[in-house]
Amino acid sequence: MKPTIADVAQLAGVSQATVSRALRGVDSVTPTTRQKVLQAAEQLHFTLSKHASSLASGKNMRVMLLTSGKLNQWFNANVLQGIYDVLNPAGYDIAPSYIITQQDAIDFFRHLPNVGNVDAMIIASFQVDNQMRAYLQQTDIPVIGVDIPAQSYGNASIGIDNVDGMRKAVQLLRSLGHSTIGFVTDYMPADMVYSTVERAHIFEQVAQEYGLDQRHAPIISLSEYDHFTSNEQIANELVSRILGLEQRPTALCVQTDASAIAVIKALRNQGIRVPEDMSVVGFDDADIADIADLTTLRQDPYAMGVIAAKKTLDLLHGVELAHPHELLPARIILRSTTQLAKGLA
Amino acid sequence: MKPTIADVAQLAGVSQATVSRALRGVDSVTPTTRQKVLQAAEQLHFTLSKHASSLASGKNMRVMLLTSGKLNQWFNANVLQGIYDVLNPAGYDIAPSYIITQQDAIDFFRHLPNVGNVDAMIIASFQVDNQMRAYLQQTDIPVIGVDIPAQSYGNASIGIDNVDGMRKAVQLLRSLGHSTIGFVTDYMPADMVYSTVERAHIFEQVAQEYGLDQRHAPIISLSEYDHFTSNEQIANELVSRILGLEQRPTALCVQTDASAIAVIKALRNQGIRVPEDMSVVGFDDADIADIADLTTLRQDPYAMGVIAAKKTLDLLHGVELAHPHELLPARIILRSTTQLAKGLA
DNA sequence: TTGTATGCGTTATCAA
DNA sequence: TTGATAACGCATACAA
Repeated sequence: MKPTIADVAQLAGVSQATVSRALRGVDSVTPTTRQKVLQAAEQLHFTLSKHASSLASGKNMRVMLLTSGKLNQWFNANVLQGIYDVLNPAGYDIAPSYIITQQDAIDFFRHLPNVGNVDAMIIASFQVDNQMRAYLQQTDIPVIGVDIPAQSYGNASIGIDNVDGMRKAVQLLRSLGHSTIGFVTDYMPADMVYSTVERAHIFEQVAQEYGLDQRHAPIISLSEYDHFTSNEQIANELVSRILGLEQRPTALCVQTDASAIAVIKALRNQGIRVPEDMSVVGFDDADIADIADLTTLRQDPYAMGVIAAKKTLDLLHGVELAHPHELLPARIILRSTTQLAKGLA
Repeated sequence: MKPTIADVAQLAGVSQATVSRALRGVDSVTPTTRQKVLQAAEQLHFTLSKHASSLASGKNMRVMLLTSGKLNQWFNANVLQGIYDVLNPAGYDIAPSYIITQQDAIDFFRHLPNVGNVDAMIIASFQVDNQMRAYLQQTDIPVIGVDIPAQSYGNASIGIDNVDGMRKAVQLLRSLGHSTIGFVTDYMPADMVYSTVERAHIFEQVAQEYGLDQRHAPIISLSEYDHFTSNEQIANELVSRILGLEQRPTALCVQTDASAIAVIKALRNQGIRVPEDMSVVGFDDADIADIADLTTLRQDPYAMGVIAAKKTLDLLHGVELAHPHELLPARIILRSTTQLAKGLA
């Protein structure tokens, strides 16, 4: 049978309350009694029951991480790691959870599983719509956003400055002499909740700033009705659309590194050299970007996780956040998939 | 204030016990009363408190995942995802945790954090030594291993057949005409607990089987005393040792994909072409292997996570496992870093 | 500083 | 099938 606090109390010759105090290190306990208790606990291999503690104290000592997209994705796994590294030392458990479609989200929030069993909720990479916002606002625990487009949402948030990042990307390509720049979107079902879809809108806006009209800043995407079996097929289809444009771009911004790499491969298969004939920049700087030697906009999901967790801790401890909503600057990583536009070399 | 089961009972006009029964779906409850309860619960946005449930029932409904190495690593993140996908629908939470060094492990098991607060423990990629084994055996909850070399450990385990895999790798290279094959180890501090270190031993054994003496099957590794600041430096150092061998290998097995890719880069920097002058095979088939077009031995950590979780569930439900310890067959993925030995083309 | 006693929200035992 | 009621293991007023 697992020992309880009562067993320790008996062995140490003190009351249960004293054991509780000694073990948690709060409240004042005489060094000698503390020692007795600690010894007794050690001897019995005793550990406090989190469930009982939580029930008694009203604190769950758990925070939920809700990601859009699976936990094994580069971004999410790194956010998790960052959160873990600051929350675990503080005594908090992490309850990871994920959602993919809008329907998932609705089901999730309708049943509010766990909510009520966690002290805070960190949500990552969501495209928060009004319905979700409404649900989220119902809950009385702190909600911290990571990479949430509508940065104004929730009690706190951390993201990267996507607009600034996009400006850097477009500016780079412009200064390399590219006058027609395409934006290639990921293929994703209509009801996805990923926040990366925001990037296409931002591109449109930034392209305008840089004097590119719609014809010189085409957006290449797949209709949601199309169905493809492989990433390769998707990339091939995208490339065929790019090649079909009357005003063919000489540079491409691609929504994610993974897509960018697939597109580059498809491009090369058609004899379009990268970067000689076409410059390509990706987004994220995941591991694969380094391997593929891809110019990209760096995101640091681990750092975001760390910051989000720190904000969470502050919120939980009731400290006022000086800057609840923060944006990390974007950084462009120059590698070998971008080059001066043809004729300018 | 959060509603309790009592509030629901009052609203539904039944007793707390009935609410509890109706909500959990166990025990027999009249359809009509169940409806009343469900409606009342919905109306109040009521959710059972996991902590209270656990305390009363003695079941934690939580399983711990303990990985060696961070949670954002390809292997671990995929195991987590696999575990989540089967345990979450079954109503279990996952408590992820990780350990890097032997010291971490000792600290962890000494204080048994969480153990006693989880119903089972899944440990991944560990090099389980006697000390750890002793600690592990003390605990009375099921322990399920994922990719644990000493497959005989624990209540159940799932891994890949590393010996079979190594045979496939060596056989491939042998049949391509390579008569000197090196094994390149990862650089890792002496007190790491990763299970991949086992691979070097297996290579030695398999090389012998294929008639390669020590001179024709050199193991290239860095001493634990060396310190390097970057993976690039490590790869360069390894390559310099390879080139310094009297009997230079024409093929290499590298402990992990990441190392293999770094080594290939370092090799190419020295004018050694891959695969023309040197064939290279990696281990894992992580995302990066595909990008780098690396021949490698595939591991499927997601599948392992799924299987481990299913075994966990069985164990938790008290069902006897027909085959507690399973080994998945290894599969070699042929890509473009291997080729016929020179002169045989 | 320490001990006593109550309550946290649920499950489970026992009657009804 | 349903309703009381006693645990479950701990934290925390309150008293001493």
